[in-house]
Amino acid sequence: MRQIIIDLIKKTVPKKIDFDVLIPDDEKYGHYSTNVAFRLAKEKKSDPMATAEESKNAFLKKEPFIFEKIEISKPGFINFSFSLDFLHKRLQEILKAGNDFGKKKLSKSKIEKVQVEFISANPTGPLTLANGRGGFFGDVLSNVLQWSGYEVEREYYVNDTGNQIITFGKSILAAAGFLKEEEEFYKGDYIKKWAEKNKKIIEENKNNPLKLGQRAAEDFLKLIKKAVQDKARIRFDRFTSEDKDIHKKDLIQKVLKLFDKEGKVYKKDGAMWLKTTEFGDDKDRVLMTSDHEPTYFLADAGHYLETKERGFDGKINVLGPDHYGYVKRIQSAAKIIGLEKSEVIITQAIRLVRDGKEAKMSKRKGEFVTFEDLIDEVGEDVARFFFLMISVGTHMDFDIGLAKERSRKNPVFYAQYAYVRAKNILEKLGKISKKADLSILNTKEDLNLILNLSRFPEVLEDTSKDYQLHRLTRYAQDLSRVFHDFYEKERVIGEEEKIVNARASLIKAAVIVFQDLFEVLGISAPDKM
RNA sequence: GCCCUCGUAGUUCAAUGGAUAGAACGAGGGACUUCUAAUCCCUAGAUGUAGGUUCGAUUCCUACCGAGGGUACCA
Repeated sequence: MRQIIIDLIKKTVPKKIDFDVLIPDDEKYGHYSTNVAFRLAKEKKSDPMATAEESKNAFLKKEPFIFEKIEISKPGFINFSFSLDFLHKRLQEILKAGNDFGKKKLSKSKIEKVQVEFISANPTGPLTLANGRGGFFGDVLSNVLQWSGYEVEREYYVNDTGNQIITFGKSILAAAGFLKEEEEFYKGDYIKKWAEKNKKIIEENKNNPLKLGQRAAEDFLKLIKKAVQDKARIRFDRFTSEDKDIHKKDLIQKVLKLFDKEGKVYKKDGAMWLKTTEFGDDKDRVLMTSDHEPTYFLADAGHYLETKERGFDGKINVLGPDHYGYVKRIQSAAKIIGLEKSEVIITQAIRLVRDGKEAKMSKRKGEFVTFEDLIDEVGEDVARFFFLMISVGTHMDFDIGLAKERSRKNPVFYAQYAYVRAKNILEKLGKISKKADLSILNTKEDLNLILNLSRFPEVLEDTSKDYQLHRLTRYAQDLSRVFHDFYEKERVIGEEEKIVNARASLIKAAVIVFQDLFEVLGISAPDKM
């Protein structure tokens, strides 16, 4: 829809002119609006209003039929309003496409393989709220990319070896009384509980904290999988093991060799370094310590090489805020490896607030509300919507009491209720005539609903480009508002037959879009509430 | 110290450099004999501070103030 206007403008202005087409705040400014006249006027050093007038005439000459009107408003905007006929055709398209509406189909040669890595929390305890934020984000981003024609793999990278796991093993030994507690050890009830249940395993491995840590990590990974897949309905295609898939498949040596061949490696103070400063990092980074141990960074580079070798064109890595300092170096590695389109998304921190006061969260100290707790408290749909409503770049204050209180009056129910209302009408009507005359849909509410339903593919497309997933939840709220408004003002059942038929088609289209939207967001589409 | 992110109604959040800064919750007032009132309608209420860039700034630049994070041969 918007694309039609963009194409029209592109046909009439010089190529280098940059412009925007957006939806105006006020309906008096039409369905879409462009600022192209400002840009043209600057180029030609003329008056924006006069330029707008010229452009308007050029547009009308090229496309005399699809617009009801094109208007100029100060200080130089050009506002487009579609014709009734055009809107009715759009409605027809939704009905024709059915639940494929919004799905982009690309020819085989154009399909790109993208891996989305997210959560990837160490299996050393339950998931935090921040993990949940990244989890929902990665899940829905993957959906959006799939709808936009990408081939997507959803990956959870499991750090199941190295210092972190050794510390974890030691923490368990400390909890069982074999070692003295230390500052960096993991604490918390979940460690103690595991230690109590697994006394025999601890006894057997008391001199091998790595093995013990790995053994416990297996158990915690199972719990994580359960929480993520069953409770949160976050889907993964692959759980990649750092130990089995990277270390034991010699990817460490392989990536080291590749870095060396590219001339990016040097030795200093007995350690091996990668020249990440060539890619804008503050300092070069260690790949292999002077004790000949590979760093976590080197293992990660090996992981990126694995992804590249498995045929991916791109990778999107969703990380928590404690990884800020990590972005430059991993992007450096991606560049050397040749993994094009490598992107790192940092989700901002969540501050847990309780009764208006900040509550510190720490996994190591065992003081936190887990992701699972939250889902148990407010439900999966609410938790999901709640996180997705907010840009990942924003620091988020999370008050669990408030979340619980508001879960009964939550925007997700607002959207689901709109869907229920639509379904209910269709159910009451029974069979729907396919030969409805859509041209009689001409009230403000009819047209506004058609307009907003038609926007769905644009919302998806924009989101697949800039990853601003909260656009989807905003759209869900906007669309629901428009539907509720329609429902309040226009009736279906009891009207004369041709109105019933036309409105039933419109509602059918609404049901389609709501179903599509809920599927992308991963929330349920209830028949009754 | 240096680097990054963030600062918007009472609260939680929106606004690819655009028009009168939008919602939701909370507050106040109204609307059900109707396809589900988990809804709709009305009212009050905000860009941290000081400059700069331009037709136009919440958005870009500089300084300051405040919050969080990073700054290891840890992960």
